[in-house]
Amino acid sequence: MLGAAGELVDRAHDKGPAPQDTGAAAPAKAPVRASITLERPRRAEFGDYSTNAALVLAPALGASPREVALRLGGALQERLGASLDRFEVAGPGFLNLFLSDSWLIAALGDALDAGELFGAGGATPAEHILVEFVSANPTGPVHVGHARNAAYGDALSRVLAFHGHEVGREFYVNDAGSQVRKFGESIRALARGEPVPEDGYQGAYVEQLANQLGRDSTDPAELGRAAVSVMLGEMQSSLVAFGVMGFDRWAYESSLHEGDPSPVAHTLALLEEQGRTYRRDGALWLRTTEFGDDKDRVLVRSNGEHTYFASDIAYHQDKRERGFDRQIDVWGADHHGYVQRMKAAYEALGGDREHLELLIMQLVHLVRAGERALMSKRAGEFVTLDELLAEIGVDAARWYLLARSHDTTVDLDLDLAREQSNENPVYYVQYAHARIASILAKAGPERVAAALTAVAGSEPGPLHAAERALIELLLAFPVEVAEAAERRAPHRIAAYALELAQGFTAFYRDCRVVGAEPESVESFRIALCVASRRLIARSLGLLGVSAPEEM
RNA sequence: GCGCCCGUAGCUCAGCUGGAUAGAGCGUCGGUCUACGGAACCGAAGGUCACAGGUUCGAAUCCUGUCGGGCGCGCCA
Repeated sequence: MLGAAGELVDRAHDKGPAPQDTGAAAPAKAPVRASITLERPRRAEFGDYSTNAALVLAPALGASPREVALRLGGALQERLGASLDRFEVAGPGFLNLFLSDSWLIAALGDALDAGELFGAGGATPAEHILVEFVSANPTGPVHVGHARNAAYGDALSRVLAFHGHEVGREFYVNDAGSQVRKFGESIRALARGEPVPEDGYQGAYVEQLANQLGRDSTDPAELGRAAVSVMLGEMQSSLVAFGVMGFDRWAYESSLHEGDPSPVAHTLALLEEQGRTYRRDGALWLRTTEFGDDKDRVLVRSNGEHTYFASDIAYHQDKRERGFDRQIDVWGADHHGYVQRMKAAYEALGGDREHLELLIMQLVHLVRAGERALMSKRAGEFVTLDELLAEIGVDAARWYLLARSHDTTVDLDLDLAREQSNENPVYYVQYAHARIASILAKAGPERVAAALTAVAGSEPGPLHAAERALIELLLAFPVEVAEAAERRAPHRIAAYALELAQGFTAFYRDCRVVGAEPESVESFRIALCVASRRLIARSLGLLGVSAPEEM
């Protein structure tokens, strides 16, 4: 049906005035087409689906919106026949469609037939996408800021993959540069009972490292490397505990400096060949200003050392050479000033800047006693991922961090989170899942299997309003996934999951499943349970949240 | 000073590639009540969508400005 309506909208539009032969008129079509929507209205009286097509097309067709809506509705009625119960023209010219029960039942049957693949795929074009996320400095534990990044990057990867993209997942390890030495110096100082150097690293974990490694070596660089290795192991286990699906690769910054030519040397050579670099004050610069940056950036310092930027460019070039059409980097808010230069460098290397998406995660603010508290790494003051998990558990933590858009600063009050974790909506969703599992168990596997084969062509009689509402919610799933994927917005899946759980609960309240008479009704409702259960589980799965059978 | 993000109900946040009476969870108040799982359900109170202009048939949504908050502006990583 939706396809039919979409086609009609297209056709109606094509019937409009022929595009003028001016260069300016031709591209006007796209925005018009894009502004036509087919949506599920909030209010039942506005129908099962509603479109603003007539409002958008009226000016081009030279008729009033209501008149256009009437014509469009008539055409749809003719085409859809009994599937469309009726249509109404409302307000300024909305076309509201009321679908028949038989159409909804058939659509549910199709959804069930699609099985676990319902809502999967559909990405056009399907791309080879690399998602780089977390990439926390290995000089400290994973804190809640990283946790948000991890949850987001992980969920986004799952959503993109489900939508049909081929997704690679990487963690970039900053294991080169002065910070590692500084890390080593801090550890050595603590091991010797000396004060930690200025802007060094502090905190209980550093002392622990000092106890663990301090006697092995006196070389700060070596000590730093050993400590990084320990930290990486801990990060990895924290992330695994948090349900972050494995990374396909841990990309080491240090490895970008190895080999002949090293990836960094290779990339610098490319940039030089393109004439994008120059020497000044003894340093090698990249003309990022040619690609929209505020000022040019140093690649090789006058002392001969590469900047972090040089490594990062080489890393992105490496990813491109490995065949990814698109790169998504999930960065912390403190990196937003870095976006322009990275995009500039990417373009300087011949990449399309639109294919490099640098997504900025806004901060997680810690709140104590109603006041914002700062997370200072230097002072070793932060809530770690491990602590968060110990307080509220994986599912509540993931939900808390994923239910919000990535570009909103979120407040995290640990005390409040702990107190309210039992009220976390994630449990409501999980409860609905467990309840369905229980209902289906009561019906028994044979009964469920029989019910599923009976859906197509079944006539359970007039549908209850709650059944209709639930079916429409289930049918919306593919669109929700597509939106979440295209807008890089996994939080929409959380909103959908909650809505679905509420829709199911309303159905459960109003419609008896096991024991419903006649048998065709019971069958249909069992099938509805199966579909609901699958999609709740799928939605939770995309968020990396468990879908328990019982709780 | 410049740049990016944000400002929606008491709290935490959706909605923001423009649509019809702005939503959810929590909290508050009042009900339902032994259910195929009550971690439930129903109802109510609660909003000048920071403010001011502009574009539009229509603006929480787009544009400009102001105010407020956050984060950045290194030959650091």
